[in-house]
Amino acid sequence: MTVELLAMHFRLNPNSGVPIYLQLMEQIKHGVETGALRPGDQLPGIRKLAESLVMNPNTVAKAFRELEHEGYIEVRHGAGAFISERLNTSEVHDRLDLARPLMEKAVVQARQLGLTDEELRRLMEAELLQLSDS
Amino acid sequence: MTVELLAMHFRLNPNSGVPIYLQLMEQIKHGVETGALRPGDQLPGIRKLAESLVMNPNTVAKAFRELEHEGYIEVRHGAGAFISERLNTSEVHDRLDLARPLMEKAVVQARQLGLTDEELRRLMEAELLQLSDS
Amino acid sequence: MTVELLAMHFRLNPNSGVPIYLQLMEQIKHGVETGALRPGDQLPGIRKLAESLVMNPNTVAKAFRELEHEGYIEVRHGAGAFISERLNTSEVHDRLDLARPLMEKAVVQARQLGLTDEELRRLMEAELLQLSDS
Amino acid sequence: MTVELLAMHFRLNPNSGVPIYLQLMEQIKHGVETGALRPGDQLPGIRKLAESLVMNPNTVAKAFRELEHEGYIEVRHGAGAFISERLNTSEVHDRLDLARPLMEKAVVQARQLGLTDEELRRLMEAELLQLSDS
DNA sequence: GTGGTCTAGACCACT
DNA sequence: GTGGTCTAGACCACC
Repeated sequence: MTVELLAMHFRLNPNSGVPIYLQLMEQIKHGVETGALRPGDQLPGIRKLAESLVMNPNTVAKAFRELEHEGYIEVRHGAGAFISERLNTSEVHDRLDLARPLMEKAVVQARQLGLTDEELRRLMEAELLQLSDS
Repeated sequence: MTVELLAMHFRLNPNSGVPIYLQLMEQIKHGVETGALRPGDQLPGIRKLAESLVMNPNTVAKAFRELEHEGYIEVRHGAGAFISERLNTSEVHDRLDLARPLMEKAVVQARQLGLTDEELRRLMEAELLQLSDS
Repeated sequence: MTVELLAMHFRLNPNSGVPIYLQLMEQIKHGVETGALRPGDQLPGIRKLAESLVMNPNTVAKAFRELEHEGYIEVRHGAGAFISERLNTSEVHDRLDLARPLMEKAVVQARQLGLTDEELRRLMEAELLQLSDS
Repeated sequence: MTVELLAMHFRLNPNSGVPIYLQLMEQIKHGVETGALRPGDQLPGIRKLAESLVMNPNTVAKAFRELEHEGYIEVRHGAGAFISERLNTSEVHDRLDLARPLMEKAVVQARQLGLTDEELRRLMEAELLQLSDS
């Protein structure tokens, strides 16, 4: 896939309270998990990405650095940033493909019932906590 | 219900990245939404709660302050904090009771498939984004 | 031990080619390894340390962030940075106490022979490589 | 000696944090210091070396350029690169031959004790700093 | 061309 | 008063 297209799909909200660099990280991670970004793919350059997202290059750089720490990407000085080849993505894809339909159903229904995003997040967190206990 | 029992159910994780005062707020909100906390119920005192949760009283105070701003609780000088009587909780309960089963099913399945909490959160956020678009 | 004294012992050389934040990290790590810094000890605040070392707070912050990633310290937002309690330092101390005398002897002799620091570093790296091979 | 054999002994690690061109430089310098490379010896061509080490020719060129600046090699247009005839290597060899045994002992012992390479480097740097002070 | 470091300073969030 | 985020921009290092 073209990296240029990817950049256009980012949805960053500077006023959400969630740090921008974290939003960037999460969307890149999700791209990896869904297969939109595949191991070996080169990410856009820091400055280019920063420009297209209207943000400071340092902020993009911070996201890249953290993603590298977490093993999602490999940054080669002077060469660019690449989706890590070590990632076992097929496994993740399978899990996600199986999990998505039910989650989609749950979210759609909740929205139809009028739950706010916040209420939905709290509901999910509560479910996660319960499972952690047992 | 007894407030003492409630306090024992709080699950705060200082290392989750989520601010502690926010975790407290969310769990109190969720308690209201599920009916575990009902309008008129008295919350534990700030110092008591802080002590039992091993956290700074200022942090509890901040959570209470925010909850009051958002209308979830009423703080009466010298008397303590109470779940707001004005809340129309029955409506929320109904919505949540209907939404919970599907969400529970989705979360349980996802966990069985081996998705991490992080992956699940990103999956839901992605679904929320898609609904916002359309 | 007083944190103030520690700060005075830092020896940073901005012109060494080694990034300042790395030098800071290494000296803090070495402090942990020698026992000069013990688990639970609070590090000086970012701004204070930056001031006493005549550098930018962001640079200190970067060192702290990386040290946290590597598990040497725990940074609690609003509270400060602390040597990680999880570190098994006694084991490291023992190893180091046993290794130091020989290394000291080797370095002293090498310097008396007139080896430059660079030559010494290359010598050690060559020895490390040889051991990795076998 | 054959230059071909030398090339096979290079051990470059792109993930060590140390720039590749520097690793190359250091290993050539160390080769000179140990006598593996003697004044007048011809180094492999830039393209050949780059190919055999799977790296960018520019990177090899940079290493050669720096080595020339520092007087370790002489680059003769169209003829290739040669270990500088001006180097007074015998002196260095003697120093190194005397210093190596102790360093070897120190490194071997440290590794047996379980010290990581990082810990060993920090230990030596700390010793160097102490000697500089006194 | 790429990414990395460092500075300077504003503003925010947490305890 | 603590650390965190973000911006702006200079300068360097690497490939």
